[in-house]
Amino acid sequence: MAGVGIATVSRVINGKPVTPDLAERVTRAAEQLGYRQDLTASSLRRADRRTHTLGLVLEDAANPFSAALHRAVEDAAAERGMLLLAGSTDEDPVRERGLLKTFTARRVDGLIVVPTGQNDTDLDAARRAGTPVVCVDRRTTAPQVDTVTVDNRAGVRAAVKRLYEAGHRRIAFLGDLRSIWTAEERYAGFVEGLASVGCVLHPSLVRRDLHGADAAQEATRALLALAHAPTALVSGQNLLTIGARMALQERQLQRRVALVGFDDLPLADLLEPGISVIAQDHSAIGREAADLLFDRLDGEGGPARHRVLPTRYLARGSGELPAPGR
Amino acid sequence: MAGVGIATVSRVINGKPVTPDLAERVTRAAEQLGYRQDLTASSLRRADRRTHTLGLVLEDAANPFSAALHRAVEDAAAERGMLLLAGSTDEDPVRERGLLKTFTARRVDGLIVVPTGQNDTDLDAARRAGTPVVCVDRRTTAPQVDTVTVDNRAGVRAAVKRLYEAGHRRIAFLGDLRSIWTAEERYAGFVEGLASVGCVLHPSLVRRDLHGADAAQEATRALLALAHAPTALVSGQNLLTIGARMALQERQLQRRVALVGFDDLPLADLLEPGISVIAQDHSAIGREAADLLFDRLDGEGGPARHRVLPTRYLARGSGELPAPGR
DNA sequence: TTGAAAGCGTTACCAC
DNA sequence: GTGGTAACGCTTTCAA
Repeated sequence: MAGVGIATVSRVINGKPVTPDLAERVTRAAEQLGYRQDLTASSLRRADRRTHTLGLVLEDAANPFSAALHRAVEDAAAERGMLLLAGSTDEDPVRERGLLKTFTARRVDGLIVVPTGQNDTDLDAARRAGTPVVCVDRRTTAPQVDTVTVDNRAGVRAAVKRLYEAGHRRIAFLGDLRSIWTAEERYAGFVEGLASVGCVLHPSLVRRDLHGADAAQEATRALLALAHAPTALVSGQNLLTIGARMALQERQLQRRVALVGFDDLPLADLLEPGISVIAQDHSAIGREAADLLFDRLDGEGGPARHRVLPTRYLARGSGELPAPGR
Repeated sequence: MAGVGIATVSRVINGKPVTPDLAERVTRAAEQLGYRQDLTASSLRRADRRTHTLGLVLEDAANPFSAALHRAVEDAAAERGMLLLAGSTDEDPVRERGLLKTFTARRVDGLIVVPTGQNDTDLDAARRAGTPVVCVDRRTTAPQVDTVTVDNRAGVRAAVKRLYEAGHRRIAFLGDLRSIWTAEERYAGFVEGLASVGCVLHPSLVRRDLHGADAAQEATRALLALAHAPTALVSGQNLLTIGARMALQERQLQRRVALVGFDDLPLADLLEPGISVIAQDHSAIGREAADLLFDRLDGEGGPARHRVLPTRYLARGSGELPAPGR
């Protein structure tokens, strides 16, 4: 319709140098025909075969942590003109494998994954097939895969120490599924923290493999019903913290039993007392993951890099409650 | 490598009837070569040209409402083997236009959009170009675009009535950007609610065009400093509710000034008093939007359909505080 | 600077 | 049932 070769159209669309007159004619024709470039066909033929798409594998898109991560990665991706394909695993390795499979089948340029931890071979397979992979929030055994995590152990260790110094001797721990790397790390930090101050670890005060607020609420109820109930609670995850607080509040114990949670919650500072947390910088985590991935896309070929970001303790009251009789 | 024609390979990959012996050879070769189907090339050649991808345009992926919507749509999409491409507009029509453009350029099969409201022509353009569009949370003037919204007016009206019946006569309203459809609707509900009980609308108690918690906090401070301060607050959005509550709490007024917020918040029931809200069912909204879209993908060609879902009032205390002197 | 033609990985069609 | 071949919409190469 513009009376030019198809190659010239391609040049105009891609902003390559073309005689103004021809360019004008092409633009006009495109407008008139309602022409829209087909990016999928484009990337199929392009030399670099880039789709300008990133795959993001989350635990659950509805979870505040995942949501914040999603946004941070999205912003970093947007700066490079890339888009995000996202999906949730619900900690199910089967779903994770499925997502990994369709993402790579769609030829995403790279993957940012919160791994379930039971699928490391698939992560490795994706990388070997040419799709760089960055793991976020959790380490992985897959070789040559970059990771971004926070210093879970140090965060929990410090919190335990604070509780001990406030007089607590019976400190309980609520942990997520043991298959989750962070759950293990945070528990390890709990154990290390107790050891470092010479405090006894009461096995009856450790409740792990809890998933979701309801499980934590029930576990906390059981803890509070013990003959020697804990005077302080350390919760290893977002939703567990909510469940623990619910159990405390239904017994009006939120001002008597200390609580420290891992990962911040919206509104946590408006509760009375506010929930003290070991906070992580979601934006920084997402940004760092994206940067590591972009490095790989830019040709960086070295060994796996592991970034460990610090946590920050936010004292809001619940973690500063003294042990009774002190 | 399998010693068969390329067409047979295609048949095996797509699970079409093939002599078992040949299929076996193809499968083996594919395994050995690490072959992975290229879905982008596949959809380019396929008769229906489907990419099995949906575009999701959100206000902000980090926002709890968006996150819940994302997950609900994802689940519905997964049932049909579809994946989600998601992006945030931050209420910026320029970003919305950009997202719409790249999504359609990538040939998504359909779009689910929380429209900024300043870009309806682009929504219409996408639809005319053959990409069905469903708007969520907000109505749009774009023709032939299905919508899923909640009955914002009825929700706010009922809440205002309750406050009036609890003795409140000076009821304030905090509203989001007026460009946002829901902000207008909720304000309209506020006005209607006051009118229905014959209560005076004090213009000084109306603060609109507030965006984000900080703006709401500041506005609430100003309201509380008035000579005739409000005895009750109605907040028209998530983050505004948080800001309002922060302002109340910094003056220790959370038990004296009533507060009702639109849209639920995690932890809202653990505050003291709990925040009463006009809740919407995020999952139902997302599911409904996806279903409308799938209908269109299945060939439904009728006029625009507008689903309106009900809201639910959750009494938690803050909205049940009586007016002083009552 | 331009256009013709090849080809990206796949599926659809049509003979065998 | 199978294989050769054309074609999807595009970019790249190469000769003009």
